[in-house]
Formats: sequence, structure tokens, C-alpha cells
Amino acid sequence: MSLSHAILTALLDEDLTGYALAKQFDVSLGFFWQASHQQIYRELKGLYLAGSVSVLEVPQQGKPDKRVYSLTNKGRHMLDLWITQSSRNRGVKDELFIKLFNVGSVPIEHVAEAVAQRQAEHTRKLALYRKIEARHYASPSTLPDRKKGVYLSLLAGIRQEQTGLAWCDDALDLLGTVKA
Amino acid sequence: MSLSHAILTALLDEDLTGYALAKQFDVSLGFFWQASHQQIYRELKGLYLAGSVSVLEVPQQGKPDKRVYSLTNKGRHMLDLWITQSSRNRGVKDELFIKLFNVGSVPIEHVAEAVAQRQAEHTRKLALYRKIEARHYASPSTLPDRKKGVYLSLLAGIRQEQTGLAWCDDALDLLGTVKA
DNA sequence: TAATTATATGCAACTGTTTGCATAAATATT
DNA sequence: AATATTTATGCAAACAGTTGCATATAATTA
Repeated sequence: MSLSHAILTALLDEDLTGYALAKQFDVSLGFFWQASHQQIYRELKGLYLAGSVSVLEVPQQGKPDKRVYSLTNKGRHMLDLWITQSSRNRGVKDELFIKLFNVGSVPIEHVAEAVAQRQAEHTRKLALYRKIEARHYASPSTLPDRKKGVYLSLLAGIRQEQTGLAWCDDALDLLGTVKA
Repeated sequence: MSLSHAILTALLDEDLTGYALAKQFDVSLGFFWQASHQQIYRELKGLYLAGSVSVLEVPQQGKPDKRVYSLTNKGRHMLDLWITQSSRNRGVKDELFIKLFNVGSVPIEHVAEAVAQRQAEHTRKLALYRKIEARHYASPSTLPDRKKGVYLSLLAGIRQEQTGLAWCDDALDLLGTVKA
């Protein structure tokens, strides 16, 4: 039940509609927890029924009514409780490593191609993270407390991509020594 | 549908029962793709119906009959096809970062505790990987082709844990500067 | 001797995630 | 003027994963 807590977390700073939440999940929080708009709308309904969020219906002409969600005290309390209690880490699932276990049994260029794709992905993400870092976190020592966690997440992202990128280089080198 | 391909991959080197597969998934392949025995038995049935694996029933006295699965040519072909085609990477899901986004809104020691837990996890995994490295991959330059992919996976694991561990240190430092 | 662990398989129910579809109007692009 | 994108919501079905239960015996440990 982490999606609900991710949503509550996103509502800490500002009230949001389901649509706006989905957009938040495409950046920022979404780097570490992805969710589709369908998932978010369903979850919001559940959170509302549980009393963790409240809704303000904002009628609009032409478009469907906007539903703006706010965190309630109950929701705030649930969040804090979750942070202390839950720690189930769902298993790692990375297809690339299954593919690597096939080296020596399938054409090597197929595996190398998968590594190259991963390499490109790392490059893209690293560039994105660096851009955000330069814009909003240029001087981490002067960051207000409220931003420190977000900064640490970004830092983790940057380092993960760097490590992954370096590994791709080494992997492609070693795969180059495998007879097709 | 990656679990099925993970199972086919595990069957590349040796024929296995569902039980033995589940054990494989607790180590080795399981570091990068986790699965329960219930999942594996269900999937094996599907793979058998699809003709990707064949079964040899081995009666045993006392214990239930053993069902030993082997990769068929069709399964082999499916695997190769999957390696070239599929590349859907399922979204990252890491609770820890949601928790970090709560810094400044919930008691800081709750978040720090979550980071400390992650630190312990990294330490444990790193030690395990290093042990395997020392035992089986001490001289990577002389590795047969068939083992190179497995070695690269292990290398990725080691580096990920190292990076994660270093980040935990830095994170705990910065969280120490947050007023409770 | 009693309890636990390992071997060996599997069903059923529940929870969580993805994909496809559906609606409807304003704004921006070609 | 026609097409595509953005805003805004949501249902239904399919697929994937987790948890609880059930069976049955041998070997090991306390």
C-alpha cells in the first residue's frame, strides 16, 4: 500500500487534483515511484473513503468538475505511522540481468544491444537529474530542511545513474571478448 | 511476462524441478528477479501448456512425484526472441525515497531510521556478493564465455551496493543537520 | 522423544499494476 | 480548416504478485 502514501506525500506541500498528481508522478516523486492516472484516481477514491484526504469540488464550465484533494489530519498521521512502521522492500526485478545470464547460449549481439539500450537510458536520466540539480540544488549546504530529503533523493538518482553508466562501459568491453 | 523467461533461463544449464527452481531463485538469478514457489509452479504449468518446457515425471516413494522440467527447442527460441524484442522496463518503486520526501514534515528520526535500515541491507548484500565473487569469480579474465554474463551481473550488484552504502553515509550526515 | 527443517507440489483468495477504452471541451500546431 | 495536444475524470478486464492454506514424509536438531 505504498501508492497511497506516495499520494499523501505529494499532498504535503499543496492541494492537488488527480490530474495534477499524475503530472507530479511523471517527474519528481515519479522518478522513484511510478503510477498511472488510472491508478491514482482509484487510490484517491479509497483515501477519501478512509478519511485521509478531503475533496473540494470546483465546478468548471465546459470541462468536467475539478476535484481538488487536501491532506487531512488523519492522513498526516497515517503518513507518519507508515514511515516508522513499514519497511517491506519489494524484490528487485530487472530484466537486463536475466538477459545477461543467457550469454553463451544466445547470439551475443542481442545481449550487447540490451546493454547498449540501458546505457542510453542511464545517459538520458543522468542528464535530466543534472539539469534539475543545477537549477534547484546548486548549493545544498544552504537548503531549507523541507528540501533536504528531496535533494538526497536526487543525489541517489545521480549516483545510481553514474554507477550504472560506468558498469555498461565495462560490460560492453567484456561482452566484446565473447565469441558470437 | 519476464518470470517465464527467467525460468527458461534457469533451465539453460540444467533440468530442474519446481522446487529446485525456487531454490535457484533464492540465490543467483533471484538477486535480480525474485519469485515465490507458488508463482513458479503456476508459471511452469503455463510454460508446459505452451510447449516451452517438457516434463519428466519421476515417481518417488513416500514423497510426492518429482516433476523435472527441461527446456524445449521452442522454449530456447522463445528466449532468444525475448532477448532481442522485449525491453519494457518496469517503473522504479522504492519506498525509501517517498519517505525522504517527508523530511521536514514528520519527525526526522523516523526517516533516519529508514535510511539506517537500508544501510544495513546494503552491508549485508555487499558482503554476500563479495563472498560469491571471491569463491567463483576471483580471476574474471580467465572466465569461460558462458560465465561472463553471470559475472557481469554480480559486478553490477557489487557496485550498486557500494554506491548505495556511500549514499547512506552522506544521507545520514545531512539528516543530522535537520532540526527534529 | 519432540520439534524443526528440508523435500515436493499446488489451490484459492486477495492485492496491486497495466492496458484498453470512454467522454468532453479548450488550446495549440500544421 | 483539420489535427493533435492538454486538461480532467473514470470503468473494466487482464495480468502479475503476495499471502494463507493444505498435504505428506524423511532427516536433522534440541
